[in-house]
Amino acid sequence: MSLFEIRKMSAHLPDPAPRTGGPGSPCSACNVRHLTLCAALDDREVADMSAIVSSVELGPGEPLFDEAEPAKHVFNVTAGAIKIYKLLPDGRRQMTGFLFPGDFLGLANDETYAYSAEAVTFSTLCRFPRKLLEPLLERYPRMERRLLGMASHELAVAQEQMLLLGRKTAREKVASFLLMLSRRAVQRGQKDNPISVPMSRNDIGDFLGLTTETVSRTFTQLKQGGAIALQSNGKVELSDRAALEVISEGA
Amino acid sequence: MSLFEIRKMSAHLPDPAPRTGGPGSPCSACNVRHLTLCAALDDREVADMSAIVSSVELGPGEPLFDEAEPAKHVFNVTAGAIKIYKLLPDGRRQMTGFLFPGDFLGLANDETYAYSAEAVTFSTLCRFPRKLLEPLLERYPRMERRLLGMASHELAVAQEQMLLLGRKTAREKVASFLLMLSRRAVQRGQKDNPISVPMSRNDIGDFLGLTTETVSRTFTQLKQGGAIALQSNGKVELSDRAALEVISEGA
DNA sequence: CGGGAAGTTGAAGAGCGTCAAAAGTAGTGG
DNA sequence: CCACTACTTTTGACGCTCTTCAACTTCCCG
Repeated sequence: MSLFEIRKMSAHLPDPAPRTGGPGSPCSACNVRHLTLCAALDDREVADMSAIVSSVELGPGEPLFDEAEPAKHVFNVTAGAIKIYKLLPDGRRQMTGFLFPGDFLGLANDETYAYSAEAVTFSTLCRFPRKLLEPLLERYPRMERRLLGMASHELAVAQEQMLLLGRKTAREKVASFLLMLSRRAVQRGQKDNPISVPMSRNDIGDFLGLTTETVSRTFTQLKQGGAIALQSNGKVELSDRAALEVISEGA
Repeated sequence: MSLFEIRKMSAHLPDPAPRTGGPGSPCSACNVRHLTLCAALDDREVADMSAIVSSVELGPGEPLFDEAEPAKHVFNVTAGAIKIYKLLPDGRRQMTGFLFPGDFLGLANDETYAYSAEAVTFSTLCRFPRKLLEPLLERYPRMERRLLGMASHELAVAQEQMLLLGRKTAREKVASFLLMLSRRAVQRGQKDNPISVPMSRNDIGDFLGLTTETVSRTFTQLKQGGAIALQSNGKVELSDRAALEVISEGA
């Protein structure tokens, strides 16, 4: 039983390009290997993984799977950005996470996905059939142990997000969000300052429990306060990180 | 690395009374064993657990541990109710869960607890030193596997709670909360209808991202609508479960 | 360049929070 | 057994933050 949606530190190679799981060397060239599930494996063991893995590419907005659909695969993000979310019957949406290279997804406590997943930007992922991966987990306890660590980390992140959703103001939420993106960029080996914010205002709103308009107004407000500066192509400069830190914790 | 806060199905024996982890039979008499970590173990293996377990009793409001404190132990609730929460510097509080018999807690991705834990009612727990438990996990992969399943379940629950916190109205939140308590009571072998609500309005508010007053008003409103009835001693009757279901999903 | 989506800004309104006080409940001791 | 206190819950009045609805602007991508 059971695999997850996970996030963890990542590499800093600019270009991913994963190959399909053929006979050659799919995983051995993986540039985010050291941060994901496979970090627990040696080269011989990675070969076992190669045998069952295949590659998926998604354009912006393309769905990966839907909530309640049979959970046949688990995935590892190798490039791009993925959003995962849950919906209410009337269409209200809550993002439960944004996933970047090195992150793991495909939770299936029962036999169906607990959320929907969709590409934010052009993305590539590697895909494992659950039925084939589970025996490997049994064979390599280190891998299962790693999964447990990743799940543990995910739980802590989820609790932090609950604190944000339940108790922070719009201003605090947006500041926290920007700092989180910055920290995660560093984990992936990117610069911490002009950060890339590839998702739309609407997506951000659905992640923070706000509307598009409130997110936009709050960006404007932070900009006018000198805490951030909006660059072109969706980049944001954290002009005053200390101020953001203070705001995010309840100034 | 890594242990968790977990919840899972439970027994229905009315009286817990766990003994301290002495030489006798501490765990063999455990009445929530089949729903927790130890469900994966046979009698001989449980004996190994007995050797390292001890018992904790807490009165209402007594703390178990605080956020950021070194995570020396993991715990299993055997009786009562525990609340876990995170705080902002100015005192705002977000409950991240209510734990009942059979639930597991003691997350430690790094070496400190990610949240604080405190008794709601008089409670008993069994306590394992992490340093001693981890070798056991290594020895009994079934146990680690079970932990992974429990963590997976916890992640799904956390995501459902994010949807509630970010996108539901006060009315929907309270209806969802009551239904959740009812479902979990059934898992523990209790009746589904007059449910016990041992926590204060303030605690409920901090769980749902609302104030005490709003929770109270919403209870009154649901009562006047005929969906629930408030009994004495903190029991709530779900008079119209179907109506609550509809409300909880966005009527 | 032009058209459609995404983002920004404005004005008005609703839902929930805040402040305050009354009513209920529990525990304590005379 | 009742009185006294302290806390929790409920109810009321008001205000503020965020949402809603709408128009305008900017950014892309063909």
